[in-house]
Amino acid sequence: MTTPARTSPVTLQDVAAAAGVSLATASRSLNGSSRKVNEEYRERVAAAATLLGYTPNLSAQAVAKGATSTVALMVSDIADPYFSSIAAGLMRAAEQARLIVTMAVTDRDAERELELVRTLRGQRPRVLILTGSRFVGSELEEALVKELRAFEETGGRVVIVSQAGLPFDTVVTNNYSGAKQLALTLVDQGYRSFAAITGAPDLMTSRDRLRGFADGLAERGLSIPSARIVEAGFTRDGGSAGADMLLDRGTADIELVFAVNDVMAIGAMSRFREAGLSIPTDLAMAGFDDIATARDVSPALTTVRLPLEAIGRAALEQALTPRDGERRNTLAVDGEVILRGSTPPR
Amino acid sequence: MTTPARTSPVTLQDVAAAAGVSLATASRSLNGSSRKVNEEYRERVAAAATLLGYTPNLSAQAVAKGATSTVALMVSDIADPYFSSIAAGLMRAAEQARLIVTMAVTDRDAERELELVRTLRGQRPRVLILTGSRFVGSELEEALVKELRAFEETGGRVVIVSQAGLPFDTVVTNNYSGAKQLALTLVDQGYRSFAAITGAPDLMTSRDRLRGFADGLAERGLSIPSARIVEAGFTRDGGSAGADMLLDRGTADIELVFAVNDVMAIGAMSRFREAGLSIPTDLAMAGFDDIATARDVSPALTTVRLPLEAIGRAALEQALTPRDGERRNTLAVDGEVILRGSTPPR
DNA sequence: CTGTTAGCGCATTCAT
DNA sequence: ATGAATGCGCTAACAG
Repeated sequence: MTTPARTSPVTLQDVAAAAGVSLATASRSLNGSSRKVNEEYRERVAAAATLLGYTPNLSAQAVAKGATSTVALMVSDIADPYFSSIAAGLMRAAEQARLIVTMAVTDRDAERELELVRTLRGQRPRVLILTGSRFVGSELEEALVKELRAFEETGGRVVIVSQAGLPFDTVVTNNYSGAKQLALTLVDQGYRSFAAITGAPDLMTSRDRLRGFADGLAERGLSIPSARIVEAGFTRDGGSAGADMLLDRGTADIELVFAVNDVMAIGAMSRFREAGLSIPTDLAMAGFDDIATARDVSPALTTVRLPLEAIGRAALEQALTPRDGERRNTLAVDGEVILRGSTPPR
Repeated sequence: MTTPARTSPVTLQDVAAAAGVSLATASRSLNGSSRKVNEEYRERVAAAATLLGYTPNLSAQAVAKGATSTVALMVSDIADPYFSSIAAGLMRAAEQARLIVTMAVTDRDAERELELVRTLRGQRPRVLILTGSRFVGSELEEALVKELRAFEETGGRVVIVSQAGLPFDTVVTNNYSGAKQLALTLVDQGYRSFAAITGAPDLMTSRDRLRGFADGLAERGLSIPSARIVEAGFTRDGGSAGADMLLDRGTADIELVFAVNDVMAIGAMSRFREAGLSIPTDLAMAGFDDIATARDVSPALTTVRLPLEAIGRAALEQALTPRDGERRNTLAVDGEVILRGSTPPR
């Protein structure tokens, strides 16, 4: 068990020595601001740097400058297309801003989320972005807010994505109005009898969407019988489980099932199909989010399109916009109803 | 445009002062190794730390220790379920190892990839993980290898995921044998006439899968006419474009289309369907990877299952395993053929 | 414009 | 076991 040869990393000092200049000149030449360095020195330093394969030690730069160039991103689950799309948009924006992204997964666990914020704060990121709907009324929320406040007070920026109500800059989606619009559109399509698969009742996103949908129906004098509203996990398997419950209670009188997000809708579709039902003939389906898969299932899924990548981008942009005093910014992005094969006119 | 109140972060110094102990004691007590500190001091320091809301400055720790606790991950596209699943597994493993993950997206651009490696090296991560098949014979490959070598020589670990042939620790999937097995199985199902949608010819993964599939057919005395092998992007839209080409050339004699990955297969299915073809009646389809969506499209997609999350986990585990001299480790994981509705017996 | 010097926050010697 | 002092790699005054 030999140890491979191991050199220590090339430092700025090494570069300076090789170029025959001082540390400061090397620093200014390589990483410092605009040209305040003699062209000849510049070249010599640059040459030495590439020759030696120098890479600035970001940690050292961070301590010296008292600021990093990283943005920390927390998501519920990166394998979920909702989050991975937001992350993709965010990372693209981060790249343009020459920011490095560090990412952590909360697994939808409030406790873990708090812990992660603490850890990530240690990075002294410029920006901390939390995405994923949190649970309303969690006792841990207070601690979380306190932690985030402390982070802000030391010059950090925090942005909350897709959860309103927290005292920070926010990017939210208009879940209520999107779902309402969806309901209205579906009624226009001729649907009259509905069921819904929702997430946990304390999940804000889920609640808003259900409420919006119900209110949309109400505007047309319709409603969802409470026996036809089932709760399940906010995931694909949750959707499948929700479909199961509906199946148990009988789906004969249901024309359309609204799932509060696309992954749930897709899980439900699979389950319904397994049970021998045909979509949309026996049952129409609608979701929310417009993840990429929504157009690839068949029939393609009617949903409310959210510009996921744009949301990620917007979150970072908001974080990079100078704050105006104590003012909190809220960006609300609208969804757009996309009618597809899963809800043919009826 | 006022500036919000802004405190500077709490330092170890502050904690030490508040606890009435020296910097060294505070350091040992909070972050140092085992218990070499008086219990009373320990408590006082801990109390002061939580009271002040102290978070160790990771950058400072990194410069002082000369080592970080981060792992850098590079993926082609985080919105692609293939990568996001690997990332999910990796991040879970990283969490257990108390490692922070920083992530960057190459967008399948070799130049950008090289640039990113340089940037990320600046972080001095413990581990650098590259995932996403690279192009064979790229001129930039030499530079990339050199950069990665230099990183290793300074004590870093590099792991390449899903590309063989690079002189580093590697986690690969047995693309060739998986595809071959798939072909064999499909012939057993009664299929005789095939077409294929592949990625760019210099994309190793794509090549291996096509070769494996063709060799599998050859073992049964079959082959894919070259006119029925189309090249397209390695993405969902690429699959759709590939389907288009096939449609142009006529699909009447084709029984089954093999796409070299699931996202392409799914894109192709959508396109075929738009063109009025019915899957699997008019055309059967098979993919590769077994992304989550594969079982949710309908008909569900026959494919070769790759344990994506496990691969991510394995990559980190490999990186954390002490190296034995100059020896390179290669872990090859097998795929498993999953027959589903898109390829009924015929 | 350049070089010298003093920190940045922390871990870790070295004495005590 | 504890504290004082040194240094990690780098930037930012500070002088020249």
